[in-house]
Amino acid sequence: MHQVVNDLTDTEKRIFDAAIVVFGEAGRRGARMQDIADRAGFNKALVHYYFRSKDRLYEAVLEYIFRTTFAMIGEALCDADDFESMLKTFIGRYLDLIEKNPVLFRFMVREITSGAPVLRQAAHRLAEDRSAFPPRLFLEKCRTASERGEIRAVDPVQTLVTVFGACVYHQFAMPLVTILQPGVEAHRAAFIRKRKLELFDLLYYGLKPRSDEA
Amino acid sequence: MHQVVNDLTDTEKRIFDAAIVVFGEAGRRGARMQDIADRAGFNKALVHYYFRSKDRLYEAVLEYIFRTTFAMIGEALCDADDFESMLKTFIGRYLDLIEKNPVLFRFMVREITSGAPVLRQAAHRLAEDRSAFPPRLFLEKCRTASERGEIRAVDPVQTLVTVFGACVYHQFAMPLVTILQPGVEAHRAAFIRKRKLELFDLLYYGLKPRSDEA
DNA sequence: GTCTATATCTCGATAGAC
DNA sequence: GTCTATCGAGATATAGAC
Repeated sequence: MHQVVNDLTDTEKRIFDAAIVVFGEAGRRGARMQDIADRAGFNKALVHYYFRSKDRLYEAVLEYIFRTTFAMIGEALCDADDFESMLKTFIGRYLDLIEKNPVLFRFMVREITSGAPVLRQAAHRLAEDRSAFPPRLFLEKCRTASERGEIRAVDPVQTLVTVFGACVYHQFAMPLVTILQPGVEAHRAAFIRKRKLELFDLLYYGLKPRSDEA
Repeated sequence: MHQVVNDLTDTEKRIFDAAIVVFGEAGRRGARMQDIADRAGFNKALVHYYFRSKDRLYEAVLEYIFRTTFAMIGEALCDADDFESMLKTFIGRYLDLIEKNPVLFRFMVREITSGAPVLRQAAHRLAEDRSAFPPRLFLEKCRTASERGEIRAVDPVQTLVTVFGACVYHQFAMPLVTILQPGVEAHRAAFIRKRKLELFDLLYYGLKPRSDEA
């Protein structure tokens, strides 16, 4: 249907973009077709004309969001040779990605929190194509690094969860941090810069082979 | 109002419990009074009779959730002397807590993702009482451990975000993991057991003083 | 393709019987 | 205290003019 966003006409695209913002802010149910129309600069009826129903529109948007996000995460992973630099660039790019596209993040969180029915379906399709499904790509890189002795013999899936999660926590925890340190919002860029270093440090030294076996 | 849940009658409690589940699954806006009434086994009108409006009910539930969750996290933190065992028991208990109360988790995620307006207010109150606000408690334990040389001279706030986040992310990532390893749901207990070890290992060795300075 | 006007529906909330 | 019935706001969706 609207899976290939390139095929969209100009009007369609304006509506679609508006829908991304509105759904992102208010959620599936909270979003109003009126708001989407307003933001796009058209009438409500036109939104229905192009996308038939709110549900169809939402699912089109969601599919697009997943596709885009996965593609971006995939890019963050691809071009690196050794595990150390792979990890470092991945962390850097992933954090930047989230920082620049908070809407994507909120979409993912919302969808996953409500059981991720759409993601499950879409992902089964995506998962078949290794290169389009970053988690699988990361798993392979992790296994290779383990075999080469670049990192310890860790469970790749556990490591995947740990690393991907680590890149996301702060976004999620920010309201709490704001309570503890009222100033942080103003120095957000500094916080993110520091976080990148902190994360790489913790993860890499947690994963790399140890001299002392405890 | 309904802040003290012990005061609730039997009927009230059934409604309240139903509300927790329904709001947890569908979110503030997505939840329907009809669904809450159905789940409680009463009529819609009765829900209004006890809780006046959907908003009031939601806020009562939210306040209760925060109170309970913070209390539980606080308990997971309290009784430990050195940082190592503190971290280990904290991870263990926190993961168990989330495992047994997935609803609490979803509430927190949803509320925080939407900017956590209610949390901000409530937390300012809570933050004053150190013992009722686990994040602050953790910060102190972290600082003390740093000073004593039990762990490196890390930024306490960054560490807080890392540790708290680490204990939560698997829940969030589970749909993705299911796609990668279709079997996991069946062996969830084993996954969680493994995760506790994995996390403690990674975090502790990432935080403790190093012999080799890189 | 885009608009105005309106029909249809969902859902929170209330009235009133019991 | 609990129910049935219903109102009314607000939102989705459609009809039909241009």
